[in-house]
Amino acid sequence: MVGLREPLGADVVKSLVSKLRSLGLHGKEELQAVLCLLKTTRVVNRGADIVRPGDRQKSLTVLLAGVACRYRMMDNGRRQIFTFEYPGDTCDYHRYVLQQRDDPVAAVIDCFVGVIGYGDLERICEQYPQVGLVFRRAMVLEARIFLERVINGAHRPARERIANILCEQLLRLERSGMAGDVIPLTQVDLADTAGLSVVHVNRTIQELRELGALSKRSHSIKVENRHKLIQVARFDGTYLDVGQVARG
Amino acid sequence: MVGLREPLGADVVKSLVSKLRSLGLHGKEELQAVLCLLKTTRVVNRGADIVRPGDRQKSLTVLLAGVACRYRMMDNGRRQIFTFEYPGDTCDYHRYVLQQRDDPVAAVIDCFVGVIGYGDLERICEQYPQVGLVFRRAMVLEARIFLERVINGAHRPARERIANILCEQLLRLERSGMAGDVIPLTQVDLADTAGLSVVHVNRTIQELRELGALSKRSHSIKVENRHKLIQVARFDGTYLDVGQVARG
DNA sequence: CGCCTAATTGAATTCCCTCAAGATTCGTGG
DNA sequence: CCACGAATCTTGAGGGAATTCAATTAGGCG
Repeated sequence: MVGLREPLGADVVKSLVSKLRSLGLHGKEELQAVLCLLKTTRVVNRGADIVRPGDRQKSLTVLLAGVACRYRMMDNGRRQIFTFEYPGDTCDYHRYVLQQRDDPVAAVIDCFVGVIGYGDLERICEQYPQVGLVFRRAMVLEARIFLERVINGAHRPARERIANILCEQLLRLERSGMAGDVIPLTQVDLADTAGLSVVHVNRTIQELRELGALSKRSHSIKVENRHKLIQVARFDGTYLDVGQVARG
Repeated sequence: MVGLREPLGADVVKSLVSKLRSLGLHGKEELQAVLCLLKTTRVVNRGADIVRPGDRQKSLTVLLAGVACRYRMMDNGRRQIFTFEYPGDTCDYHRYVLQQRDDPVAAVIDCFVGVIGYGDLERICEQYPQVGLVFRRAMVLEARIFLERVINGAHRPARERIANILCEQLLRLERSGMAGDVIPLTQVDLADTAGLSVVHVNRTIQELRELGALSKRSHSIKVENRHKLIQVARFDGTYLDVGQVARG
């Protein structure tokens, strides 16, 4: 992980800026204001929790580098992953809105996170209403991803389901500025997201490799033929688009 | 449907007031202000769409009586229901936030809806920040329901799954002021929510009847033993709670 | 070089689906 | 008030997709 040493370096906040821009925050003044509030930054190692479900919290957590996942441990010991988070995404806006216990977020690979105090956030939203709007938009986009997960679980066969998840992650990786065709998830992560057994995920991955969608090189999920993957998934990524951001 | 004739009668807005209160809007002035903005009200018959996914919209739709569902038609002809809506719930806040095509909402039973113009809404949120906060809280609560649906689809067997959905609806029915132990959904509705075939839903319902959770009386889903149903579902309804509403 | 995690393979089983037909209830109009 | 049609619900049988259990192989890191 290069560049994680210097907190608030230009390369680190770049993802956040790009995310805010895509959500319709264009004013340099507003952008600068948000960045200035980004306080204590820290590294979270793969596997560790970035935010824990505890009740009291005084600041919003923002992912600046890496990949994280919002998940829940079921009482049968299984883990359900709801969504992945990429640089620029907030990890716990829900808890900010509804001061209450919420699901934990864990680092899927080594992560770098920043923090914005609730007080600062309130003040900036008051001063620049556009900022609050941007967070609301991000929340709607997240909700849409949840809906996609519902559809996935309900009526798509395993191959399409896995392919869909991979398509989404590929797109979001790219948009967050993490170029590359390797999706940094384990088959266990995928199984916990798709609600399938690891065994079946493995077989499905092999099918996708046979179809030429994924690289045959084992021990990593590498997209070989992006178009093929989208086709197998019957993927329509419009739910990830912000569209015309005029007002709200 | 009694009382649907007189628009904005006290009994009709009662559900909305109770919902707003539960979300932390206590000031009489704010409450009154919201109610005053409730404009054209209308009846939507069972089966008809309350909001269509079209792009342009100038007002927020609020359900005042009845039960509705947010759904999507899949290209294989199947319908996926994401969530049900009860009196006091807004139908299309997502579209207000992110000016973009969104999923339709249909009346599950005869409904009565009201409308608040976007302009009015903006003004009132500016004047009373607490009002905007309340809508954000409602959105977080809705997102939690989506997550519950993801979990349902992923790793719960049919009986638990159906029972869970029924528990949620029972609780929300009660909280919206619609007393009674009959859940006004067809088995088709349930199948479209749970992502199961109608046939299997039917068999599962019969299991729940055998277990004493549901009334044996056919052609309606009537809760016979609430405790038993919760037990079978292993239902934990805390995701529907607002909790301490102090700030946000 | 060895340990630990992740990936892979096989076999038996279970849950749920599809297809197909029949029964019940309800609304509607004669 | 009854008859009819349309939903909705119910029941049976056979098949397929994904699960569980169990064991093996491969890579990455110290």
